[in-house]
Amino acid sequence: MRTNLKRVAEHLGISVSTVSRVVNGKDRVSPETRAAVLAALESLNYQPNEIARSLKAQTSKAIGIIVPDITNTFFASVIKGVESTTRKNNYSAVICNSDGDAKREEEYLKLLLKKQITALVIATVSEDVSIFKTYKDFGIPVVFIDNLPKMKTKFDFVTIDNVEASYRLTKHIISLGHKSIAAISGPVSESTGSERLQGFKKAMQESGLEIKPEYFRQGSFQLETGYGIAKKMFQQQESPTALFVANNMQAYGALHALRECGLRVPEDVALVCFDAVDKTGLMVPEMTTMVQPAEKIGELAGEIISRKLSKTDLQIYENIILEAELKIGDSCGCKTNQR
Amino acid sequence: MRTNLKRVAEHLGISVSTVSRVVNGKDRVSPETRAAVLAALESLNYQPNEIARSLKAQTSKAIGIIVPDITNTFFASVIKGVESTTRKNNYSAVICNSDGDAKREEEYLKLLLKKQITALVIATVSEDVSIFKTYKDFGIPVVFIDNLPKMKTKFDFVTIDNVEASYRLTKHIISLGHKSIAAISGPVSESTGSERLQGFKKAMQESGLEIKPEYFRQGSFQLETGYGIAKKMFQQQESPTALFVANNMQAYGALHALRECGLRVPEDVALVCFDAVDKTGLMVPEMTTMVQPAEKIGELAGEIISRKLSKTDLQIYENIILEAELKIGDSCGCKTNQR
DNA sequence: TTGAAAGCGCTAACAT
DNA sequence: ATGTTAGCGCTTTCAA
Repeated sequence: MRTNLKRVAEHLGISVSTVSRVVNGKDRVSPETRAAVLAALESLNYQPNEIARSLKAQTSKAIGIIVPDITNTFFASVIKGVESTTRKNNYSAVICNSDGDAKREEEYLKLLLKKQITALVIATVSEDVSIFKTYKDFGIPVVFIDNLPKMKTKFDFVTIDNVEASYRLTKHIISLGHKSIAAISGPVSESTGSERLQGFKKAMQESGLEIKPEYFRQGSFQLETGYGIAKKMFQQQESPTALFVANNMQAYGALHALRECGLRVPEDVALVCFDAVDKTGLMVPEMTTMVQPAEKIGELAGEIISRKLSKTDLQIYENIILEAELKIGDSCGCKTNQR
Repeated sequence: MRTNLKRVAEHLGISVSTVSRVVNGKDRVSPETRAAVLAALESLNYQPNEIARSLKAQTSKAIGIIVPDITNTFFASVIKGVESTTRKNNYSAVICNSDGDAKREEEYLKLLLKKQITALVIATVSEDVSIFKTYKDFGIPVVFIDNLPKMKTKFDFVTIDNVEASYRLTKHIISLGHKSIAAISGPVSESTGSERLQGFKKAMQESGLEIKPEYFRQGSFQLETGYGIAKKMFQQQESPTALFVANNMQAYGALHALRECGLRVPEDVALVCFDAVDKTGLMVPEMTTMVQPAEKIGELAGEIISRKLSKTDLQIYENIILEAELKIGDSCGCKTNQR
């Protein structure tokens, strides 16, 4: 049986309010009473009901986090970062897997709204931003990470400059002398997808390189998609000498496809992508990849939330754009052969 | 501003209870009233306050999940499994990272208790089981996964037979002809640690093989630990020909150490471990590893919870022991050289 | 210093 | 079919 304030009060023959004051460490309680209450609290194993507190306080001390895939190391790290900053304030993290599906994301957005979460961190995959207006109306801070929403109004976010990062990554392959460069892009409905594509195109254009239609495909940010696209693309007689891939999962899939086509990376095809960080350090080839500082992104998102919650003015928006790091591995071939 | 039942009711000039009935799809409401209410709900953008509902219902529709490390693919997959089964019932998942630290685990256990979670899934790293008694007293189902608690009383769990799995894994190396086998064990304070060690010992003993003290070390289930232990162990003149490692992270670290010692896997040292599943399929060497069906474990834990919550008798415990799969990779050397 | 009481938003038993 | 009301556990204002 759960002990509540009333039971403790009855047990001691005093009022609930006095017990509440002790529980919350307020003054206006005599030392003797306090001692007695503290003892009773202990012996009855009292645990404050946070739900009741939340109802009273009109906030739940819970941070919602929605990501496309918790098993993707990038998102797992982001979550870890958010959690590590918010746990200090006794916030709990409610994690949701949207599976990259806008409909499921929306379901979760509604659910979290009802659950009265205090704030939200989200890597959105949806093109419909209407529900974020509701969050705003309800005074719930939302911090966007990774993917940004197609919103006209201002909003908080922590991300990288995807166009620049993608441009830099593409320039890197071009600098290695590649002329025939293929690309697997993410969904352009997602900002990371479209911006990375944009950066890629910009770099290609600037170098006077052509993007051949048969060497360009778009698809979901998943391993299977990367595999499928690469398989078709590289079964053709003539192959491009380099492949740009918009995220980690697609790249892993693409690599398998390349191998199945008898192509070596980087000897036959140079490969670069985003966020292919390998904690284990055992992946071969080590990927040349543009890296978002995942845990840092999570931590900063958590900090933004803390600040917003302590401020009265929710209308001040923080836009943090972190530097992405170009991690040179073996997949691009620049370590081995200088063309 | 948030709309509540009262505001909707006032807006329509009817009572809260009628509005509540419509919201909950109950009968005893005339079609006309229902239609009017539905329209108002929509136009006022009403979202039921789940906190209030939870207080009333004395349960929060939230499942707590505590794991040592969310970025470990094994736990990430477990979480995914739990989430996928529980989301169907509109439960949300509150995720906590204990970081393998018993103190932090306990903090979270207390926090979740106060948050009135409906049920808990946990991979415990603590030796103190007293708080689980509180959960029991409060009628909150707890399903243990991976690591089991040192409890005298019955409890629900989904796991594998670690002794057997470890025995089988060890037998596999022995069958390859190795005589000098080293081991890196997890903390024996954790059941996975002690049971895997037990299985290892049993297999060694049965084959009349000696476990040399200098070839045996214990440590935390982390990459750095595996690295540190292996580094010392293999710097010695004479090296064992095989290494048994109790989990994935330790194994990744150990592999790096071996390489730094100029030892090749599997040629110089055969390596086997637990849960080194590589979604990307790019890890080299592909690990020979005993695999817990992570996502399945999560799903089953979710199902146990569903059953417990629909049953009146919480005292019926489900103990699910799944089959671990021996995944043969390259790290043990059996594919290449038959000794 | 302590207590009584209102109220957070909701549901449900009971009354009409 | 609809409304009134109590109460979930808590905090806090106000009164004593």
